[in-house]
Amino acid sequence: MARIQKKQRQQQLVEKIKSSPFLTDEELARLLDVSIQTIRLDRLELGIPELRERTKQMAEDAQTKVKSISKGEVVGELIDLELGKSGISIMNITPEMVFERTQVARGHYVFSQANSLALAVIDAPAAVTGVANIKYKTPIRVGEKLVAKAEVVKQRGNKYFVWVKTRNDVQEVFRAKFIMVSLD
Amino acid sequence: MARIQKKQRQQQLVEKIKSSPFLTDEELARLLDVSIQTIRLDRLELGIPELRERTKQMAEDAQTKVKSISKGEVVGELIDLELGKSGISIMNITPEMVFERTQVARGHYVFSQANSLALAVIDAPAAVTGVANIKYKTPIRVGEKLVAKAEVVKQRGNKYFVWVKTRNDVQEVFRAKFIMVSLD
DNA sequence: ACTGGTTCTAGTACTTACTTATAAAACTAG
DNA sequence: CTAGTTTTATAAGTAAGTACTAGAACCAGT
Repeated sequence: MARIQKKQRQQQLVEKIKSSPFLTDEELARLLDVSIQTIRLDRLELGIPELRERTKQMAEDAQTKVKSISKGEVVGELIDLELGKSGISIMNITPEMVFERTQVARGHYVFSQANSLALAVIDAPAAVTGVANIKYKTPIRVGEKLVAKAEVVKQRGNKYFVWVKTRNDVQEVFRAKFIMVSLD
Repeated sequence: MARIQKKQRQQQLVEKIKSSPFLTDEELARLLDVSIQTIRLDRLELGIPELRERTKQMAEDAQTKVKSISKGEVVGELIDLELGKSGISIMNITPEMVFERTQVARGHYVFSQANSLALAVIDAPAAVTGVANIKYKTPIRVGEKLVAKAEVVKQRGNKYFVWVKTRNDVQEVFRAKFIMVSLD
């Protein structure tokens, strides 16, 4: 009986901490109706760190996450660039980028990769997107690696005409024509 | 002299904590070459909470942020929706959405708002973007509030033709035509 | 040169949320 | 009923503080 009790309690402990990670041992003890020492023993056995460590961990994780998002001036990884001519970028479709239900990538991620590549490839200090013509050819799934190739096909005044073609391993999945406008 | 010293030091303190928020008072004292008590006095004056509070705050913020991001199947806030007909969404341009240098919004955020609204408005269980025709009319700056209106103009088989027009307070800033394709 | 006010440093007592260790109590099972 | 497991209790120690008091340094003006 006691053996089951213990397993059950530890299970509950794990769940409680997962659902609300800011509980102290004292609060947990009250919730599970055991002594603080039991909680501490359980934490030790289960390898769950103390409240402060948990909190710190979460804060640190958050920091690195925020950084990697705000770093994203360019969506995707730029692997080749000839300013004013062409460029290539790679992006992996991660689980955050897809619709939960269908596991198909949201269109704007693919667009974002192409758009920021188009922006990177033109030789101008500051520019905005003016016009875009876009075609999605096939649905894109989680785990796929997209390679986008951009080419500057024409330049007239402050307008740059850029074509971007995106492939997965198998075929072309997306293509776009951008007109980028450089600012003064 | 001493008065300037103090102001300067407190300035430095604020910056140090901002850039690496996991410093203890002791470490800060060493870095700024004053006693721990001075650091504590400064923190008190500046209303900066202790390390543990800061850590906790960050962890809590992160929790709610993760939630609100994962909620974001729709970019922008959906404020009106008539399935199969029309929809309206609002999005505020925050500092994370603009280029640091020019303070102009990155095109893909505006696209994302329009694209996810187009997706929301069509009456289909699952769909992807097929084609998009996009025009950015003016640069968009930080702080602006964008109102996007979508309208389903035609439906043929599993293809939906959706027009989206986005305005700020003053004028139309963006317009797009989407062909959305519903999946079986 | 002395005095007064600001700024900085030092020291003590107390707090929270623990850890480590040791021991006793309670339960439970053969 | 006794041995083993599980739980609780007690004590001492830790990190990173708060709150408070008091003294030292400095510097500025008269």
